[in-house]
Amino acid sequence: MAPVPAQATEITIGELSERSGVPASALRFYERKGLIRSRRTAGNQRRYRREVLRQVAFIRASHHLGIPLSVIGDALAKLPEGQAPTREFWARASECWSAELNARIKRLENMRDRFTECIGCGCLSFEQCGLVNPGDQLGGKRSGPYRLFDA
Amino acid sequence: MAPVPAQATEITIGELSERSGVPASALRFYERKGLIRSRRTAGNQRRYRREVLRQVAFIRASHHLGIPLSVIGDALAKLPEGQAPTREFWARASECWSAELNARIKRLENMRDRFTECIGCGCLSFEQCGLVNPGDQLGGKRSGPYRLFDA
DNA sequence: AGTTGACTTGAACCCTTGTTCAAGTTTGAC
DNA sequence: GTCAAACTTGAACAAGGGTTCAAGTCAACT
Repeated sequence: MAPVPAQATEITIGELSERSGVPASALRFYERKGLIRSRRTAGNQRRYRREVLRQVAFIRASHHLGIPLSVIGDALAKLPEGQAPTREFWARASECWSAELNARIKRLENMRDRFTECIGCGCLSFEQCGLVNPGDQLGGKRSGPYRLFDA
Repeated sequence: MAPVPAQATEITIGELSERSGVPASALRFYERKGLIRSRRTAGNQRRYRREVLRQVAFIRASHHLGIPLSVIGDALAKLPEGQAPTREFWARASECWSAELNARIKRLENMRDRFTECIGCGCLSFEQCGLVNPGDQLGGKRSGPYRLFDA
């Protein structure tokens, strides 16, 4: 039979994968990116503390919200060494994430409204239309804006 | 001096790039992807019709909304050969894009609400928390869910 | 005709979030 | 001690949306 440590306090990557539903490849990837950590056995295999299960849950939940792994990593880095996220931690992170979500929703609503306006005016000017050129990336040296439609 | 066709009805890639604020590399990329088209000179250089300026505006505006280039391409493919987008075209596309935006906004709002709930309950179960496991990807063979927090 | 800036190409590279593969090693139950 | 399952690694690939580079060609002005 295969090695299945019965009551160990540490878990293998296979067990973590099975319990979390996250493929082992993704777990290794998270580890490479510094999101989770493991101890190594004498034979160089990973052993995870049980807290990591909660960390992975946090990673997945945050990721499903569209938070980039790098940002999730920054948040997790603030945890004390190898600790599971406490309720306080979760609450603090949740504020950031909620703010993020709200900002994203607002941005989309803005764009939708601007878009609707643009349909009305039919401009799509490279210089003046915030939709075409949101960051004002154009220097603004050219003659005049022009219209999208001949009509 | 460099070649700058004074009053030509066709424009070079450099001119298109300058007028649109879109790097030439991106314009070539769009062309490879079939979003825009060009005639070639005897010397194999691109020459664009002026309509393409409006098409590029349309591409950028749509892209800033988060519409993938492939979808924008599908929309543009419905234009009659080398035509600039008409008001009708714009109106039709706008319906699609608006629907897209509204769907995205709703999805974000749903997630935000679920997230807020989750903060309240502190569960983050791999099996039951829609936030951790939105697609119900886990088979559901394991014992019980557990809590994220020790508290 | 010469100069020089603008143009051409394909290939390689960037980021993100992973998956898949091959080849070899460890672990643990029997 | 044996055996198979589980583990290890690095590299290559994916998609999306491009950028940058090298090496060479073209176009326009003088």
